[in-house]
Amino acid sequence: MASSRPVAAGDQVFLVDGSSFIFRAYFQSMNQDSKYNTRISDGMPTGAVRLFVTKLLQFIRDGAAGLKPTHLAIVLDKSEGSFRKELYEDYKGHRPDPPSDLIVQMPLMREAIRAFGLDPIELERYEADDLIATYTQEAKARGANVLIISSDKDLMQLVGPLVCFYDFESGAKGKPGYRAERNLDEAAVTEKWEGLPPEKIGDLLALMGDSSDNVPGVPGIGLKTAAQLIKEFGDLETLLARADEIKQPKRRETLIANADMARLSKKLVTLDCEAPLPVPLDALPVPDLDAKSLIAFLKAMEFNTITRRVADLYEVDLAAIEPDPRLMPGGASIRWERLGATDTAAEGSSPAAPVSGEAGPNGFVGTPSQLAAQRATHASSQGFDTASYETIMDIEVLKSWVAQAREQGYVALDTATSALDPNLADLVGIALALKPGRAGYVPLQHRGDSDLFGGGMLPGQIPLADALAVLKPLLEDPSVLKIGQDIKYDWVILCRHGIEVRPFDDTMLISYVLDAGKGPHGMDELARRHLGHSPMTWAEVAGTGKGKVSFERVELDKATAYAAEDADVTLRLWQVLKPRLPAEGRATVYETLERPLVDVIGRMEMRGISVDRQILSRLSGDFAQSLARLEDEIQEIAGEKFNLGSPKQIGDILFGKMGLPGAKKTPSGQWATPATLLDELAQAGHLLPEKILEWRQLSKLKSTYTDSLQQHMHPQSKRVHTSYALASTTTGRLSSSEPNLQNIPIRTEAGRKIRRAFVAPEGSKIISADYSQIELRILAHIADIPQLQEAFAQGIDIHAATASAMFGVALDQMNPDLRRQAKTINFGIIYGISAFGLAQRLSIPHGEAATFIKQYFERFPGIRAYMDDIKKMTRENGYVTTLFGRVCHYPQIKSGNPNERAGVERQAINAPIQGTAADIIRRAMARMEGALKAERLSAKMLLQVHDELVFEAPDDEIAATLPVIARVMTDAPFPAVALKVPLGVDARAAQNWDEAH
DNA sequence: CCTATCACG
DNA sequence: GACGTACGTGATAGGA
Repeated sequence: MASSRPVAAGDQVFLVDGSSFIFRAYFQSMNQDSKYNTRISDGMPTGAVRLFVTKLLQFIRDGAAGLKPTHLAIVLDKSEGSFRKELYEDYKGHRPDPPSDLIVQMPLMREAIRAFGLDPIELERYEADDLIATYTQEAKARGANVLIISSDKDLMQLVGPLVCFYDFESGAKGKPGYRAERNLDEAAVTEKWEGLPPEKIGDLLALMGDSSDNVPGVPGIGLKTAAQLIKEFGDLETLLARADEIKQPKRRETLIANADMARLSKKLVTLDCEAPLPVPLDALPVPDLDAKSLIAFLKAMEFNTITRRVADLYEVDLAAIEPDPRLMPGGASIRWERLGATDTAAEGSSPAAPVSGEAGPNGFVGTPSQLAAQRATHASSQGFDTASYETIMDIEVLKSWVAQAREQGYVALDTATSALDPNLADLVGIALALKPGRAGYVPLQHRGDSDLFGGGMLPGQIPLADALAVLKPLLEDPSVLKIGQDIKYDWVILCRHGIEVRPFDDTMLISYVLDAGKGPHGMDELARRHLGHSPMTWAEVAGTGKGKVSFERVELDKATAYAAEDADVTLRLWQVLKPRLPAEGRATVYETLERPLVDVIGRMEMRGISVDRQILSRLSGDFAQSLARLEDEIQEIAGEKFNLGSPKQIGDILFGKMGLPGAKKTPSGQWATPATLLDELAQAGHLLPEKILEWRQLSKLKSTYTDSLQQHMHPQSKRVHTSYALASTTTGRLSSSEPNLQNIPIRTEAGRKIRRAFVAPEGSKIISADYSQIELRILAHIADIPQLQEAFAQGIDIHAATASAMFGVALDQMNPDLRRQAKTINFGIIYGISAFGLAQRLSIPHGEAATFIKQYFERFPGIRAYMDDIKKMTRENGYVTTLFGRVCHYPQIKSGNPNERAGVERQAINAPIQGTAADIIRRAMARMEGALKAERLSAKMLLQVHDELVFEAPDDEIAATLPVIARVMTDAPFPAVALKVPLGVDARAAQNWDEAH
């Protein structure tokens, strides 16, 4: 930088602590959508650079804290050999290396600074703090104002009449731990440090230490004590000299014993104001921004939005500026290669478990020619061009598409339907894609929009039956792979037309296996992530609000553009994703835990479960009566009418009007009225909360279950058909919706009445089979806890056994309360326990809960080791795996927010346990049909509730069926995994679900 | 559309 | 020393 302008009184010098600035940018980037964090064309991490540049541009143009800089320095730390390290070996010694994806961005940060016409300022042996201190002194001496921009509290020492401190934004808006930017003057700094002025901060830090830099300080002395001592004695030296005057004996002794440590700490935290400056202060004027060099940089980084903004701001022609060639993908100044694929197969080369009794059509993986075709077409994939999509109205043309699909051995497909529920929807058309960009749509049941003709079928479409007759051989051809996105939907639709699609691949499930935890697996999201393309949205096709039409009314060209594109996108996604399965060692997970479930669950959804409408409507009536009665009573007690469904109004009455204790606000500032709190109030003898609780319970049961379930009964089958999502959880569990049949009440008597409405038809029974304590068994295996393994092996009550080990009470002397506490602790461990949470749940003091946890860890040391291993693995790899090799990614582990990180750690601790249980029941489901068929049993699987399977079976087969089901479930882990604990399964049959459970 | 609450494992 | 506090879901109602 050539320019120079002397700093004088009234000037404004900005001194930016570049390292902390960059770290903040990095951690903030980890909180944002990951699609902003890598350069599209080569995957290089650039998220931190993007935020850094954005913020720097803002500083230069708009200033900060209402001030605009005349001079600006971005000061960095040289990586090695600070003089402090020579003083104290452990200085910053415990700091982990910066994350690797930040390290690769550091050279780009320096490039970014230069692109703004600035020079990064750094000096061997000195830290950024010392250079900032020295610049500050010099600027003060000239009478200029200084703004120090940093998050490092050491630098607050420099604040004074001319010098302010500016701590920029941290965390993400709306998330816990968010801090807005703030500007600290001398008064604010004094307030922050317990009333002591900035020049005393060094003494304070010398006493209290600084954990972030590993400055030792004096043990047992924190901010409060340090401040009190300095106030009393004036400064550190005086304090140490007169330490024998301190009244508290313990404190006196530690201070005397650690006086040298305090003096050393003082040296470490004291800033060197006489560092040799690599660039003189006068050489730091804010340069005139050279938009061309900045844009060349931004273009190379592919920051399109910022690039356009800069071009607008500085009125330059974007097209005239080339991206900086040194920084472009593969450029001379870039050290970045895509990370190589690693094989992390859990089951290794051992043969996968046979998945269904027979080899099955879905043993298909892809012939060599298919895979070759896949690679070849991928290399030549072209852009999305709606114009080249074909509307297929001629059966001969359809036949030629079918022939080509058979020829190449694979085809992507997407069915277009009239509704979202595959059990209700009509087939409206089918889209096929053969190659990227080559896709067609076969309209089958589109209707005209003219009401005059009753919206009859549009002319010219291939008759449904004719088209299906041509398609069926293709869709059932074992040598042609059918590729779909969420293909269970298409499978069910086509199954209802007598076509059993096989074999198939599902891009959604492939994505789920590879990237669970990285984001949703819907087509739009995957297209954006992997193809950089946003497909046409449903709203664009069907419209919104009043003008919304169902797909059968969409014009054919629009329908073609939409449906053919979906098939095209699906094919391209398959080309990107499928090769990653073997490359990343996840093929076995996909083949044993995902693909086999598609048709198994498809059949469960089609079967539905029989529900007795009479029982439900009678219950609805009963609940309505009780609710009305309660409403009256509550109004009587409260003395006014109000909406019982509104927590806000309940809070106003209980805490505002009646002044009951325990009032708390939710994060959004409303009254919090959770059941636990109302229950406490009820226990204390208050009638109103008790009545409200009762009202809430019944109201929930009525609206969510007895009313809603009736709405969900299928008009023809008269049964309830849920929909299972195979790829919606991070851990591998299924989820159920519309209606959710995985949360049917069971814990209360009123709730259980609802379960009784789930019945078996005349002549058959409901069978419920559930794993007993499966997650605790998995914990006992994974964390390798001999006592728990032993207890399971002997069939001892596991919570009692835990209580016995922890509290030293013999099993035959066990009291129910100790057992209950042990049970809570057992679950707490699975979920990543905290003393606070345990204390709250057991209503015991915090300290007591902490002791329990400590005891648990001492009795079962494997738990500690397991938790530490998981945390380490998550930090190092960003993911954890189940026993069967399913991956759960936790990118948020790198969050800058310690609370959020702790939350992610708890998730990561739970995931292998919950996920392994999910894998096991998936394996059981995949094998169940084959096993029943082999025994000539006609039981049908209807529902899955995480650790439970529900069946319907003829009365005369029950006795033979129960042991088969139990055996398949018990043996599900074999042969892939040999658990060190037996799995227990309880299976029972009855006329309804409540009695079977 | 978001928040609070509550049903399940 | 503060901060927030057990994991995974989906449905409903109120309120902006």
